[in-house]
Amino acid sequence: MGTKGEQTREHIMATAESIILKRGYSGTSIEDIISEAGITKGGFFYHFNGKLDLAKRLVHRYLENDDVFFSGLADRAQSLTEDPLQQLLIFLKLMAEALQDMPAAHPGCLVASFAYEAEQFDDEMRDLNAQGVLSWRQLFLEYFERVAEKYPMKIETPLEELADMLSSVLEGGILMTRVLGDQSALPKQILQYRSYIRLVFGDV
Amino acid sequence: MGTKGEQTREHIMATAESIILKRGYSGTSIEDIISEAGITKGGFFYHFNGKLDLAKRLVHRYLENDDVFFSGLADRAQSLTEDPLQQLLIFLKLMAEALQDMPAAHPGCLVASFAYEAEQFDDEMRDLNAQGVLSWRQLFLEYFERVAEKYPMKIETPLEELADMLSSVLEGGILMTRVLGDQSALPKQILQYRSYIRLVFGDV
DNA sequence: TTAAAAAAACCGACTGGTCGGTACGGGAAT
DNA sequence: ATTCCCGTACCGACCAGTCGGTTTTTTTAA
Repeated sequence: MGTKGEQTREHIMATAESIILKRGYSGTSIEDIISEAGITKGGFFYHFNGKLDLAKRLVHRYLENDDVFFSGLADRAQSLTEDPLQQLLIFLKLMAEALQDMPAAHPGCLVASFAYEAEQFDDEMRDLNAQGVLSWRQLFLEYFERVAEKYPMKIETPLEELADMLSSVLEGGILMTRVLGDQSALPKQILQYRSYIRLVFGDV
Repeated sequence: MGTKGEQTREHIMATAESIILKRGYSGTSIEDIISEAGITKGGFFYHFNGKLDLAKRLVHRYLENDDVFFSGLADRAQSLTEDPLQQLLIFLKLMAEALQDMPAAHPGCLVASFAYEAEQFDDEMRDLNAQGVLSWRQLFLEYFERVAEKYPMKIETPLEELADMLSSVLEGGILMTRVLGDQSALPKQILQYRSYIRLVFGDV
C-alpha cells in the first residue's frame, strides 16, 4: 500500500482532482486543496514542486486511471466473444452500463478542464493533453481495424474519424450530464454512438 | 450603431470572451481584460457590476450569437428544399462547411468553459447554462419531429437523444479541435453525425 | 448654429484581502 | 542520528472592487 508519504500524495491528488473538476484549475487555490485534504502548506510543497507540477501529475494519473478503466472493459468484452464487431458493441454497452450504475454522475474529464484553461499552461502540459486524446484514438482505432477486416462498411468513412467520434461523444456527453444535472445523459449518448456503429457495419 | 457606451461595452465583452475561452474565467483577471481592451478599471466597473455580472452577460451574448448562427443556417437550408430530411442534412452540411471555412479554429464554447468552473458561480449562472443547452435541444428536436413524421426510422430511438447528440458532438468536436490543434476535427465530427442521421432515416 | 448645462463615459490611485511560494523548525520513523 | 514527513509563520505579487475626480458626449435652449 506504499509508504506514508505516497499515501499522503495520493490523497492530496484525489482531493485536488475532485475540487479542480468542480471549480477549475485557476479557481482552485492550494489553500482549498490542503484544507479539504487535512494537511498544511508545508506538507503540500514537500510532495509537489508547485501548483503546475500538481496539475501535470494529475493529468498523468487521470490518463492512467482512464487506461485501466478502458482496458478492464475491453478485457471483459474479449472474454465474452471472439467476433470483433460484437466485442466492440459489448465494450460500448459495458461502458454505458458502468457509467449508468455509478453512484454519482461522472465527475468530469480533467483533459477537458485543462483544455479550457490551456493558455495558462506550458507546451509540456498541452502535449500531455494531446497525447491523452491520441491514445484514446489509438485504442479505439485498433478495434475498428479489426472489425473492418471482417465486416464491410455500409458507408465509406475513415476509421480514424469513427474512433475520434467516441472521444467526442464521451466528452460531449460528460458536459451534457454536467450542465443538465442528468446522470443518464452520458450513457444514453454512448448508446447512440453504439447504434451508429451497428448501422455502419450492417449489424441490424 | 448604438451609443458610445454601448460600443465600448460590446468591445469589452468581445475581448473578455476571447481571453476567457483561452485562460478560463478564474484564470482571466479584470486587469487582463482591460489592458487588452484598452480601457481602465473605472471604465470597466462603469459598464459592469463586477466580474460575475460580466460572466452572465457574456453567456447571454454567446447564446444569442449562437442562435443567430443556427437560425441563419436553418433559413438557408429551408430555402433550398421542402423535404424535412433534406433540410436537416443540408443544415448539418452547411454547419460543417461554415466551420471548415473559418479563418481560425473554433474559439471554444463559453457554456462548456463555465460548466467546468461551475461551483464558483451561483444558481442563476448554472440555470443560464442549462437553458442554453435545452434551447439547442429544442431547436434540433423540432427538426427531428418533422423528419420523423415523414420518414420511418431504421432503428427505434428517442428523438430527444438524437437532438442532444448533436450538442454532444459539437461540444466534443470543439474540444478535439482545441486539444489536437486540428481545425478540421470539428467539421469531420459533424459530418459523422450527419452520416448517422442518414442511416437512421434510411437515406442511403 | 452654437454655446452652456447636464449627463454619460472614463480615469487611475488606493484598499483589504488572497494567492503561490519560501524559510525554517520539530517530531517521528528507520 | 539521519532522513522523511509535515506544521507555522511569513513574504511579495496580484486580485476584485472603490472612489473622487476629469474628460467626453449628448441634450437643452437661445
